[in-house]
Amino acid sequence: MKKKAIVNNTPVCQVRMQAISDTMSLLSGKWKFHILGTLIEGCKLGFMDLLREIDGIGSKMLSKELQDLEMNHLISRTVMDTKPITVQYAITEYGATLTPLINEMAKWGIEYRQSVHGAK
Amino acid sequence: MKKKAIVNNTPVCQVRMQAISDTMSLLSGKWKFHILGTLIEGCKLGFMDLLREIDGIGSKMLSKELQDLEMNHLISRTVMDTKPITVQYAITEYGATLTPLINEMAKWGIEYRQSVHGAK
DNA sequence: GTAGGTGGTTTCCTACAGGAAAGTACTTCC
DNA sequence: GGAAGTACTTTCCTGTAGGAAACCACCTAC
Repeated sequence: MKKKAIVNNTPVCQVRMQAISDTMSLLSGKWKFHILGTLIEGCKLGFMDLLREIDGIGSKMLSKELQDLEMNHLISRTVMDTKPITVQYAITEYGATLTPLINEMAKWGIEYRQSVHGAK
Repeated sequence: MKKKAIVNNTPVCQVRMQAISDTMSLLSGKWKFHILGTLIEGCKLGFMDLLREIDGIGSKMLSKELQDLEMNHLISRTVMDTKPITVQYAITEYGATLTPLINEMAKWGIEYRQSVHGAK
């Protein structure tokens, strides 16, 4: 009947784990980081711009992912009153708070590449 | 025939995007961050410990994810010569370099929760 | 011998992610 | 009138992620 002490059910841990799950579920899927990264670099872009920028994505995926991101207030969608109607997607102030996370991720990925190619 | 300038095909961008894809593919799936987070907190843990710590995971998933992480040198697997044979999983030095990334992610998730509950 | 603990693997199943291609609607250019 | 561009949506299909449950092997305590 002796049960090992559970190390991980302290409140601080539960909150951290929950927070990571939240973040991951908002950014789940193959394309969200690409879209956000592109919008952070490019500022304002149209649907077709994104379709061309992001290598390999299809219109269905792009449409769905943009809706997801807009729903979570990470990007904004603005219909422009131009001759052939255009839509501009841009990162929101809130979405921009992801920049350090994206930078960390890019930095780690670059270092990983180097260590695999160099040390292995 | 006029084509809009592509903003995203500068070498630095391509490398960043590739790096993000690399990182995401190593950490893909529902459980990798949970496992890494738990091992960073708990130091050395056995299979059954992890099964109990990580709420909801099944033995198949845990086994598979541990193999993935070990293959990428993010965790170590040590068979202990104890009475009933036990295995210890621990984070490697290399896996520990993910700590800032995991911290960023947890931090962002916590802030997201607060902003949704508070401001909305 | 049998119940219970360790550390898994294997089988089977389902749901969702994601891709290709076509369709919709509206506009402008020629 | 028709091609071409913008911005999507819809349909159809496939592959894989991931869960439940059973099974294997080995050891110890009773």
